[in-house]
Amino acid sequence: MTDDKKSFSKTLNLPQTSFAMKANLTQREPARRKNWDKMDIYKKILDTRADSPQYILHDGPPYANGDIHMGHVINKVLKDIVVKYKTMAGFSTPYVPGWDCHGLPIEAKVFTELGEKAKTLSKIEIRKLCKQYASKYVKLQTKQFKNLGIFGDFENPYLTLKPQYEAGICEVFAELVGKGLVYKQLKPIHWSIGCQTALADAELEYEDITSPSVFVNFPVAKDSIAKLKSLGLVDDENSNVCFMIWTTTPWTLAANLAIAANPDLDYKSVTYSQNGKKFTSIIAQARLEAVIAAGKLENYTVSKKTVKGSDLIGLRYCHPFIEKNPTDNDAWVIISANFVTTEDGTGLVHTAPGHGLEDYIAGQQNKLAVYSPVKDDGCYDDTVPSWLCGKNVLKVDKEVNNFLKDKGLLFAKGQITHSYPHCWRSRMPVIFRATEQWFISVDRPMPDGKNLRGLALERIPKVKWIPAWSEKRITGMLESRPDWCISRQRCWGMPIPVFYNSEGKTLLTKESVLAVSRHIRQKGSDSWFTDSPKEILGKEFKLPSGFSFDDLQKEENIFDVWFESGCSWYSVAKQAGWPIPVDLYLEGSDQHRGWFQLSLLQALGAEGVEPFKTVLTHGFTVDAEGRKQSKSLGNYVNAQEEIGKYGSDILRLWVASVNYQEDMRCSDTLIGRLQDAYRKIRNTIRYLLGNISDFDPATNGVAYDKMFEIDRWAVQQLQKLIGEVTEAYENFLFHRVYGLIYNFCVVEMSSIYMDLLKDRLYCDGKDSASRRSAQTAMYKILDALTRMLAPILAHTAEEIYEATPNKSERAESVHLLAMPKADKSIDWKNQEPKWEKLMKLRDEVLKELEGLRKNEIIASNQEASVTVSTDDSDLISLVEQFGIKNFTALCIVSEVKLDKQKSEKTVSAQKSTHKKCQRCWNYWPSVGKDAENPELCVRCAEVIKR
RNA sequence: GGGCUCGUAGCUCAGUUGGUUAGAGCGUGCGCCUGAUAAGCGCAAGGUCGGAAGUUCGACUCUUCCCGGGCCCA
Repeated sequence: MTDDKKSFSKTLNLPQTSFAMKANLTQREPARRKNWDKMDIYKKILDTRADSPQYILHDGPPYANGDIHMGHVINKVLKDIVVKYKTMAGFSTPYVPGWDCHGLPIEAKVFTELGEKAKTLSKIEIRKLCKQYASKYVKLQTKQFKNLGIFGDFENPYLTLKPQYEAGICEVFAELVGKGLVYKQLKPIHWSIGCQTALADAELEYEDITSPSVFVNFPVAKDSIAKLKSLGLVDDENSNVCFMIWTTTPWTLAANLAIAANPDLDYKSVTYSQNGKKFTSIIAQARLEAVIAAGKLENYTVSKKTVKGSDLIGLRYCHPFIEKNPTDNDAWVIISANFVTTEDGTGLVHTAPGHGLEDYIAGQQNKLAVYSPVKDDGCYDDTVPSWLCGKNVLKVDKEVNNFLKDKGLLFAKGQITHSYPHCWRSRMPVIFRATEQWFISVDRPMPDGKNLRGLALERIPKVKWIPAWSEKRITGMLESRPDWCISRQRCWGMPIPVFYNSEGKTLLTKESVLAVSRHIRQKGSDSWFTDSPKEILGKEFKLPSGFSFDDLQKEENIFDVWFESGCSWYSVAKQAGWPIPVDLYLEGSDQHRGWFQLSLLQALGAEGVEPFKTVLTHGFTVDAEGRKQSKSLGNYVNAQEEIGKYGSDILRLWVASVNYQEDMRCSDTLIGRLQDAYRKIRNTIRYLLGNISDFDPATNGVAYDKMFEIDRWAVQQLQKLIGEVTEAYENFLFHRVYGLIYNFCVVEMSSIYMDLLKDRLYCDGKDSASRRSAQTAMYKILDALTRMLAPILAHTAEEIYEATPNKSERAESVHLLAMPKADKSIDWKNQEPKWEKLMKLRDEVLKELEGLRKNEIIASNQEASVTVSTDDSDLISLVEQFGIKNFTALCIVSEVKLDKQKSEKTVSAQKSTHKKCQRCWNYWPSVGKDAENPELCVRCAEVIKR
């Protein structure tokens, strides 16, 4: 018997393919990439698309530091899917990757590596080391990105440290200068004591810290006590009359210049005894309860009289520990400010214009000085009382509190835990400190009368934001953003091209900046540090009156790195000749504050046009429980390890499978699960490949209307799939693409079509019409699947394409092909209801068979004989039109009988009474009818006779 | 604390303008096949749609509040 089996199995057309079942991605992918490199796939693709319309995805530059992580993987793979899809959709899609090379993280790293030695090196020497450091990581990340199967111009990436890029920065800056948007001002900014520099918003990280929470009494000046008395808030002159403030930063009290009250709030006084002294403190009525609780007061009286904050404006007080006003302007007065609320504190706000943004604004309105007695290193200068002089402000809170306590002015003290900005590099809490900084104004009118903020808000709706809420987000951010502080007190970056003369006059005009730009374009930004102003500006440059080359000092500040990357639309896109706006920016949602917003501001300021047509944002990876990933929590997924373990296509498939618009849960297990999906897709393809090995669509193909009904169904399903996949790709819904293709492989192909096809493919004649019909459908499906998968499974699709015999379209790479288009002449929609009914009936049959199997009446479906009983004439005619034989094949059973008499619909099954054909294993009535081959069915007998 | 946002089976996703017992695939369990074989097929069990209240004849879908995430900010 065994021998017979073997001999018949040789007469079958079993699948044959070189396409291995086992993927072996980690071994196979590198070879494939090498091949791509060898044929210079990126250039080849662009060459073949030379005459096509362009689609520009402009890359946002990652920071040239460290190994790539899952965030990079998501971002770059998404971009690559877009680029590969758009290429196959018929566009010319240049992709120039870039890197952000300047900035504090690299400089800080270099300083750490140098240790003490750093102090002995010149700026130019430090910059050289920084450049080496950045270049090293550009190289490393290039390799890691390419390992993901990403195509792009990795030979000529854009780097923010390249002279032509730097020149672009200058040119954009020149435009902004020309429009009057650039100014220098003493202003409180986030200052990192650890790094001794100003920080951009994007360089801050918020962490929870515990701060002191103190209520301090500021003694009211004598004249003002009389005023308070007349207002009815004070009746005992022997009481210590005070304005009570609340603060979480006692160190800023040394810079106090005013107390702010809200003119519309109600204020009262509370009289009490503390440490044997009698006090009358003025506070907001709404805060009475909280303050009394904070001071644990038991005996106290609250004034009957209530006054408005506006009644307090102009009253004076004495600073609790400074005798003499340290500024040239007025100070120590109650000022009016609307931002004062009753959410916390006392309703009277300690105001230090040199150490807070709101304080600064209030100070400007009230002509207070910008007093900031803190040096770069975070220590007080010598304008403060001697007991504070030279001390680090982050360490004196306790001392200040004790001092106040000794003077009896510390009403209450507690602790508060709140999130507070920290320097992203030094991890130290930042302070607000007034320094001279350069700003881009978002509110000053440009020559056309509009301001940047207004213009941006006007243009935002012109951009397509995906997802839609992204527009709301950036709008909200722009509405509330302050002027942009663009200067940094470091050396690794593009110098701000400004000169000063010895009188302190500033040389900054559009022309002067453009002159510098010309020099930088030739010699790079290092030349700012090595060359003289005359060399930099050029001998020919006409200095404005009052300036001479001999008396020019170069600005020492450099640009915020965000200013540099925000110029990429100009330094990269425009200089490459791409039209602005480009088609797409695609980054994480944090870039609403970063790159998206700052690119928008610069492009609008310099060019008057937004830099992008569409902005697509993705979320962040979180761990399996949905929590933030961090190295310290140990829930961090190492991208390099994952790639090494599973291969790039698994990572790519994972990226495609998740909805990137939300947080993406990510863990080794979660990524590992994609292997199962990958295998299913791979095996589906492998089956298709194996069964078309002897098929050439050009000579063996069957016309659609001549195909078998079931094959037409498969082709119809394919048209539906192509339509839906195309729509999903067009809308950047890659997880839909994945889901559609995967489900198609699992359900339509593996479970239904490929299973029922086995009989025809294996057992019918090699060149029979039935087999060729099936192969025609399979070939179409294989071809379309390969193309639709190519943007996602970049490597595997190539492998499939390579293994495809008798290709209808020969190309050097699958990535040079076009996306499949749905055949509009095939109307799958009208056919769908019919098929749904048939498939439902099939389900009922299968369920019935399961019962037989449980009772061990049958093992395989082929042993079963099915009877469908119904008087439903629609169903009867549906099955009869489809053909009982076809329906039998659809269920892979021995036979199906229709019993049209019964009124109640039932499906019954029993073991077939027929004999089993030893070749095709079907229990068919014709088994034994052929005299020469009594163990075979007639079909098989005829096939083996040929 | 504020802005934006998310929360449907163990996992990844569907759920049209609110309308009958909330779907799919995977995974799991149980079985079958051994001519896709470190494959293939079938059946089954899994969800009070984050929670509570409200609007409505009717809410996974609308409103409010709460809980828990994420990004950005103060």
